[in-house]
Amino acid sequence: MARIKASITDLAQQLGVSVSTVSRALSDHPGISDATKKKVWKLAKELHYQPNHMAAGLRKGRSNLLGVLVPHIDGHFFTMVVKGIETVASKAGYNIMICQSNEDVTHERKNIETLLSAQVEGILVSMSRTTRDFRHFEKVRKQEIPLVFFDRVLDGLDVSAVVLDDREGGYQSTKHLIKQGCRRIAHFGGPQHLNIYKNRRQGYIDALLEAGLPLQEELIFYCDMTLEDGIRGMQQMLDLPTPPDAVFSASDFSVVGALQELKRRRLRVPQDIALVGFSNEMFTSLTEPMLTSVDQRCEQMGQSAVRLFLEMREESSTTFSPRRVVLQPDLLIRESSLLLNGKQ
Amino acid sequence: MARIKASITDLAQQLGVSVSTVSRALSDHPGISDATKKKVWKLAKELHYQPNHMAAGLRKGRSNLLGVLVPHIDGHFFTMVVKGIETVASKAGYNIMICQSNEDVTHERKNIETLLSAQVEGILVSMSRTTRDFRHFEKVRKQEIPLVFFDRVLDGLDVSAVVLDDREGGYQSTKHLIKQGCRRIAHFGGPQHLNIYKNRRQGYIDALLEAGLPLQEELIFYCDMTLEDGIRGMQQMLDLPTPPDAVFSASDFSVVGALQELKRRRLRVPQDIALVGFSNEMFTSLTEPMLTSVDQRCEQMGQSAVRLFLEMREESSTTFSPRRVVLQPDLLIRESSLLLNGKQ
DNA sequence: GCCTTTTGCGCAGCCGATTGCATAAACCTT
DNA sequence: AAGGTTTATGCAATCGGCTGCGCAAAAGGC
Repeated sequence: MARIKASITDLAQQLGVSVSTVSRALSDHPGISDATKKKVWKLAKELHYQPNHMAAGLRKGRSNLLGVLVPHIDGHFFTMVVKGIETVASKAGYNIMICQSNEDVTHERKNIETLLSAQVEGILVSMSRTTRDFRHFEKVRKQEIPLVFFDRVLDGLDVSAVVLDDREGGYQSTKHLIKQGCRRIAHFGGPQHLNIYKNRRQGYIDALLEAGLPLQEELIFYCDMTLEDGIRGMQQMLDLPTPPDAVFSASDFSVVGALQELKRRRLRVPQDIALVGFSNEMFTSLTEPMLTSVDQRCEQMGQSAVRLFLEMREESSTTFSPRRVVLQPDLLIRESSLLLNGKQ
Repeated sequence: MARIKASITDLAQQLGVSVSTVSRALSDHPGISDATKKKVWKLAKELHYQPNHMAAGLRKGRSNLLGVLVPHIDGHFFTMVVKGIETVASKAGYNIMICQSNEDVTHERKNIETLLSAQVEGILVSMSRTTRDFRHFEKVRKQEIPLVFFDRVLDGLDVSAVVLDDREGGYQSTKHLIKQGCRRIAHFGGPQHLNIYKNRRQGYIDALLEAGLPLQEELIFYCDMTLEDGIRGMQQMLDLPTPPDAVFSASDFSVVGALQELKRRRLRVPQDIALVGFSNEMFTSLTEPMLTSVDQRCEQMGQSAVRLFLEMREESSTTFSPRRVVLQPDLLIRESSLLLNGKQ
């Protein structure tokens, strides 16, 4: 009643013992008698005592905070990753602090500052689309705070990261289309400075070459992977002298755009043009036809990222060498690419 | 080099001034000479000085932390709300800490504890589906920490909240169907102890009665609003002696289920059965036909929740009387319910 | 019954930043 | 030149909890 929040000092005063005794009693220290402990616990409950994490953290030099920095949290992918992160982190006793960069480096830099001053013990980050240098991350390293990238990583950077084998995803998707009999396969690709889009494209190329098919630049459309981009890309492809017979898009959003454009022109999917997307967004199994897509193991990615952080925390930062976890993609074949009646 | 992280004390020592001077210089206090300030700022930059929020927070009795507790963060709705929260909160200088209750009271209770000991300055919460009492929230109130509910609120509780006018959403949806000529309108409803589902159902009833249509219990299907539930609900309705000519579902997921079942039976939407969902999920404009749905103003809901928190923070908790913000829904009419060619 | 060991608890400093008050130097004022 | 201001800085307490060390009382040993 006297105070809104009871502190350890209040408990000590009311019980006529020292604060150290209360502190130790609360943490079940062996050097405190059971009788005293019970007294303390009882009063703590009565006063609704709430330990002050900031005070404890200050003293112990810990915060139990894990920073998460993502481009945005709408959409399926990052949401699920964050879910995975939250689950594992909270089991390990960590709270997570989430920031969105909104795909903007400036924002990203500010967010890093924020996380650092909040004394997070580690940072899990997926870079914004506009990030092209690493300077703001150097600061994190200098303070020896574990830094784990996931999904989007700057190329050639010696950092710990959890990524999908995007090349394999692109490879499998394209190979699958080839097996279905497609011979002129187009590709909708994203910004190539991002590892994910570069690798998906690489997988596409590898599969083509392996099958002895020509790599034609006119069949590759680069964009920002929105639904509208997909429409534009499809229009561009259909206006070619010889349109493609399939599209492998590095994103589900643009493949939906493609689908809409195809429907508008009364072309059939997959008979006229087969489609494969990437990310296994919720809606891929709701369109008509349902869209073949590559599952990115989002939740697992989040979980792995936290585990990697936990490992780094254990080892002294000097002995720790950056580690990379590569998750295998999962091609989910649905109607939009199924031309034969056999199973793939 | 000496220390990983430079503290205010390190700065003071290296400059040969006192810590208070450094502290004041850093916060641009008027009583410090420009020369000193510049020296301090310069060294701070060199040493990559990072203010310790925990220490400052401890001293000032503030944390700049805002707790957010949601049932889950997958799915469109909560994600967008969180996005709205993050945007406004970070503008007001707050960081957000997110917890998921996973639709489980026990988890929810633990999360509340966590948030409280992290010293959050306020809590924004949307209750889990299994929450039926209020005890764990009482503790938050006792500590005079602003508590704002959003979307899901326990009925009859005198708390601040931001909600959608769900009744109005249900009413408009149903009225729209009636205008389209539907006369036997079914309803898929969720757990009735949750305000949102109860109100959507009430709107449905109000619209029926207003139009002089009978309220028939056989046309109401209660479930957990999953896609599978929607399939089951639709089956049940179609097996009635006289099936309905429309369905108003309190969730987009179950309406998609209904759509799938209708397609399986080769029934036409909206000609045979018109459909209206709720939430304006991303996928509603990707199905075929596109689904009419009610937009919940998710992002605005998050923003309003933060604003309400900010107001509460200003007023002393004794003078503050719980306030309620009611957002108006937005019926988005798409193909699945458009029977006339006129505009609604 | 004296000495040693164990048990239980308190003292006091500390984590890093903030802030009211005191102090010293410099600057005016008349 | 003495007194009054202004300006710039330092001292020290404080927030709440943690912890090494010390001390006293109780328990055990012979």
